[in-house]
Amino acid sequence: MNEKPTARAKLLDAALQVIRARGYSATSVDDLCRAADVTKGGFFHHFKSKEDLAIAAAGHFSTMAEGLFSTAPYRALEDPLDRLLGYIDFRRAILKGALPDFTCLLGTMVQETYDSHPGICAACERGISAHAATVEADIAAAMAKYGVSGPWTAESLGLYTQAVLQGAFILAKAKQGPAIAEDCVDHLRRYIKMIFAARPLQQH
Amino acid sequence: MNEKPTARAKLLDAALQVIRARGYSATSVDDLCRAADVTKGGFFHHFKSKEDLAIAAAGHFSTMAEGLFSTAPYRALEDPLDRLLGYIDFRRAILKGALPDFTCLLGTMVQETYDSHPGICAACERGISAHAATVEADIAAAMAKYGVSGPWTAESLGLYTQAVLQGAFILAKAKQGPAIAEDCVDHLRRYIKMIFAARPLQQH
DNA sequence: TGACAAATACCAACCGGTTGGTATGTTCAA
DNA sequence: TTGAACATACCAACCGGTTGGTATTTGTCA
Repeated sequence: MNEKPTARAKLLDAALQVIRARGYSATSVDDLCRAADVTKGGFFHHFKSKEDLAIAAAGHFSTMAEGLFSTAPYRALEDPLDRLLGYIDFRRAILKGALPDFTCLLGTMVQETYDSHPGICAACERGISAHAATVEADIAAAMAKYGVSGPWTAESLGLYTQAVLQGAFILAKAKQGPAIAEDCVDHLRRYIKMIFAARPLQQH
Repeated sequence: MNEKPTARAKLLDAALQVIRARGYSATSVDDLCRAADVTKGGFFHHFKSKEDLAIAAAGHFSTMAEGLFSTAPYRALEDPLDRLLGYIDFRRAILKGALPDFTCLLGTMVQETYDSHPGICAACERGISAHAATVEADIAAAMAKYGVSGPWTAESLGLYTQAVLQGAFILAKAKQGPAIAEDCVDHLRRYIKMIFAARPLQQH
């Protein structure tokens, strides 16, 4: 393992912060180099282009997120519905600090790149879907355990949780604070509780 | 009234399309001029800066949206809950065509500008909140009519509908199609139906 | 109504600074 | 001695914005 951070790691860490604050297009390679205290030569030694850095940053963000959620306390709960609600509560609890600290790099980048940078868009899609899949697993287990079903799938509900969070981030940015995002997560939690409180074959 | 479109109107219309596709930062003034078939001199005659154009475009987008929703058929329904569900159905129905045609300019721009362009951010916030307020009015009326209340407000539910839509757009961009957005709107509709089914005084 | 000045709308060429990217070293551990 | 990890200097294209100008519309008053 490396003791002191390499230029590559410093650039990836800086990218998470700077791109989440300013966006992909508005972040120049020089901005990144300045934030990471790396020269331009160092940048293009590790990444063949700015787009390449963005794709690597998306992967880095997903890896960090996986580490954060896989070791969170709620993961140890036995009941899958408890884990699902624990996930929601955890997402709400980490809405702290400045906006670039808790918003999602993937949702930020995909808005700017979906029509012009297929590689970045695909990397964002992979990260979002992979994370949604971990939520989907608990949803599917909870549906099986409590005999809940409806005209929706575990997959679509897992993705819905991510949509609510991404939308909550947008509103938090517009309103310059996390308060509205907390309200959104509360609505999401209420929906999930209602869905799993309903008996099978009740809804349409 | 003007027969042929003025340069200002052509630039605002072009801005809606181009910025929704490429984002604010990645859209150059030359891009806008090319798309609107206007010269750069014309651009800076009508707008004192690129930021000024973005603020005007946010207002233009809001005006267009207000026109679209205020004349939609569901607006004529008498029951406020029918109007609320009609709104949701309408939002689902207009998820057609290419992504830049149905996604939200305000949500796109606020992500890129919340930390660097206060004027654009504020314009986006105004547009989103103004639209949410029209939804909130029907929510409040439906709550009163059906005696529904809870640990949430009509305002927070109105904003939640917008968060779900904004998040649905992000997922649609990541997955390059509107299908997932339709699923998200379905979940939102189910939530609202469940909330208002909790205590029905009268129903049809 | 018509003459005419002022205001508005629009344009091509241009400007200094910044952009993503490259060419050519230098450092240092194996 | 080699090659990966950096650094310095540089570039052509592009960026937002300005310039000095012309065409068109509009307001005013004899």
